[in-house]
Amino acid sequence: MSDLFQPLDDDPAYRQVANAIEFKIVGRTLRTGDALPSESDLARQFGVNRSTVREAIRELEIQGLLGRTRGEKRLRVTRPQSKRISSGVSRALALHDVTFLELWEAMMALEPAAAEHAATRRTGVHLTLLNAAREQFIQDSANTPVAVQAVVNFFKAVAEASGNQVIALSQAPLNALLAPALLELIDQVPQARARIQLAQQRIVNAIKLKKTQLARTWMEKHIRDFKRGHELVFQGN
Amino acid sequence: MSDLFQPLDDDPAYRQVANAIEFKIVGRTLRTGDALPSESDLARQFGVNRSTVREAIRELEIQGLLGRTRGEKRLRVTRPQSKRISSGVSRALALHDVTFLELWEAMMALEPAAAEHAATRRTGVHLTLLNAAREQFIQDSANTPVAVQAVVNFFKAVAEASGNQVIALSQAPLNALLAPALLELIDQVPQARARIQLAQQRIVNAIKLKKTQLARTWMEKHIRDFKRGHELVFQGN
DNA sequence: AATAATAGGACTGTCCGACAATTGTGCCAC
DNA sequence: GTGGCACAATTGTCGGACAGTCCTATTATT
Repeated sequence: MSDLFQPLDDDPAYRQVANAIEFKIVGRTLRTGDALPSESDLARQFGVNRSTVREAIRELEIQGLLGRTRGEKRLRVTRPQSKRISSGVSRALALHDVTFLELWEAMMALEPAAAEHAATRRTGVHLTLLNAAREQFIQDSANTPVAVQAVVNFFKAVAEASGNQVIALSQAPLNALLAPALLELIDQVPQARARIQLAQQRIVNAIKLKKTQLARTWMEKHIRDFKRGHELVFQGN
Repeated sequence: MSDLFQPLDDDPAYRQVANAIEFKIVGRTLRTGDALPSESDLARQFGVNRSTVREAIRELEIQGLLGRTRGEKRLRVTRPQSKRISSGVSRALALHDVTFLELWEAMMALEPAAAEHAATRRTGVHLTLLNAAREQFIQDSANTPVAVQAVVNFFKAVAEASGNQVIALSQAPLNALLAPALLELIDQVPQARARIQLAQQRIVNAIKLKKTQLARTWMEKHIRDFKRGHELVFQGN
């Protein structure tokens, strides 16, 4: 079973300081927007050296719990932005050598759901963003990297339009993984550009008309297409 | 449109150092398991002070790119473990005040997919884990916190059995959010325990028999039940 | 009076040097 | 080869220091 004793964790001071501050933030004692005391002040309060405090706040800054707006000196409490979070997750996934199939299955689970909810909850702003991504793809489809970015932006826009932060945050890391795969696919499959363009149009239209099932279905077909394209690129494997 | 000039980013030294090291890790120049040079050595190489290096490696340590096994002094390159990643994401979500509905929709997207793939790819080990979680729930269903943990373990086991790291890593943060919601639900809905137990049994059975569609369906019903239970608890809203 | 310039004060980013505690290592005895 | 021991290397933490930048209140200017 389990050991009789837990290894006693004698965390270094910088970690304890970090935990203490994190506790206050998560417990909302320190609220979003509040400015953190100065480093020297914290050092005094915790009774540790300023260097130690700095290592601690570095942790929280990385996790997105603390941040500062450009050109501002003092740190304030912030809510982790999806961008910061998702980049960490996608890097983790990249380091774990995820396969295209794994990515595809995850997209197949999330994107149609996102599209469905987007069709229910999208606002005018969302439609604008969706169309912007779609038009970017049409405009720059010759420039492959830009086109890939446009596809990613499209998925991001759908996820945001879903009005569901959990889905959006779960979906975000997938985009970073999708980009490199798409880069090859889009160049090596002749019909890819036309199919993507058509799919996006159908999806946006369904979302616009609030046809939830249709949005889901078109999105499913769209994602399925990626797999077909990928198989074409790697035919024989 | 966009501004003519980007704000020039004059990243502080510790961030540049962190990026430089991260680059080597992601680019596999530094490979998993390799020991990092000592702090003093890094300071010399980068031409900065050791304190600066320390702030930099703190970043990477937090992100799970560096770590050390208990009682080891030197840092080594590690691959981010899902536990570390997911805790960050769930905290972010918690700070964003996600609603039960958002969580539920995300589960509704991910868990049935996980169950379906689990039915295809599960190994004997996975079945053992699934049954362990199931039995824990049966055994300790009177002890609410333990029961909740057992439910979480069950979902985790399904996600792992799916053989899809992306789905597993996307699903992990949801568990931390599910727990508190479940804590109330399980106590206030009389039939909750029996229904969860039955659902788990059906799901495990389908996974065991490799009935993919059945696994998905039972999981869907299982998740739907959570929503019904939640509505019972908050009836009137 | 309204606005612009300026002088301090407060902080952050970075550096230097230091020391105890702990871990890694090479050498020696057995 | 194994165990043990002394010594080197390394980390965690501390104190102090200083330049550059931001904030603020005061002073000078129109």
